[in-house]
Amino acid sequence: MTSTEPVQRRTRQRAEIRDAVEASQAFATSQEIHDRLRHSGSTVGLATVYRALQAMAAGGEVDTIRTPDGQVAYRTCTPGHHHHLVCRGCGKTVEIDLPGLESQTRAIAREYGFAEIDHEVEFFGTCADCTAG
Amino acid sequence: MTSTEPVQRRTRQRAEIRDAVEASQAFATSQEIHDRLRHSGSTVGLATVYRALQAMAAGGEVDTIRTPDGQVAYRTCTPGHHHHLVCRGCGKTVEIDLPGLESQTRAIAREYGFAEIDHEVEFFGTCADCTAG
DNA sequence: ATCTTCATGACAATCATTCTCATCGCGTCC
DNA sequence: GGACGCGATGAGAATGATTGTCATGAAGAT
Repeated sequence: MTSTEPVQRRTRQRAEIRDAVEASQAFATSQEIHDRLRHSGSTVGLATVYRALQAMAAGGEVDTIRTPDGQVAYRTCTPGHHHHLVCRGCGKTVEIDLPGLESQTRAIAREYGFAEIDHEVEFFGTCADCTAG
Repeated sequence: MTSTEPVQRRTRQRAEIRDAVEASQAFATSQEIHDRLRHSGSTVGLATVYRALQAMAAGGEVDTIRTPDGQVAYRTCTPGHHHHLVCRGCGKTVEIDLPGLESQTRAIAREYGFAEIDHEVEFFGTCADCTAG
């Protein structure tokens, strides 16, 4: 496993972006992160935010989901495999575990002769606060 | 429950679109359906295909998924709740059942105080044919 | 300090999807 | 068998997220 990946340089921008994602409890899109950074005085470019978040996602540093309307959103999560329960109102996210799903997935793969199965499992709901408000 | 929905008219275009979706075993995007129809001599407009498929999806006549690269794809499926195992290569789709997932979902909702939970659960893999080829 | 190379930022380009609007043609009522 | 009202259509423009381009900047190694 000779990593041919070029080294990721540490830049001011990436640090700012990383901080911004970590500061959020909810999933945020590249555009949202960019907005926040700009509003707090940063000069990062939008393309840079897109590139950095993609790189971080590829490196497993952040999780990604696709919002119901199709946008990609990022969030710093707990390491290890898990799924998400996301509030449609405020975006608040809870990490959840789905015991049994992995083995069911493997069984299904075997049954139908599919290989390299990947799953996309997310839950969207309305949290107590948003239901009340 | 006074249905305020306007009546859906039967038009040549909708019939063509419906036939095209039904003819496909795989999920297909609006653009793909439009291409097929054009190639077989139809004159339907792209916007019409988008509108018709959306309406059919809203009416529960077809299932939709979001492909890994973000496009929306449609397919005529078996009635009743189920999930999909889609081949990344040829798009071949198998409908699968996930016993236990619904009750797990309800339990999770209760635990975290979320309401109106919706789930997005799809599997992507490579089918035997595509692995071989 | 220098040099190599990846990173950045402004902006253009893509691409899926939606909107606009003039026109068409279902479904219906006479 | 018309005439009519209104949803449906189609062409093209508009939108909006994401990606590409390219000249310049600045990490990290020497």
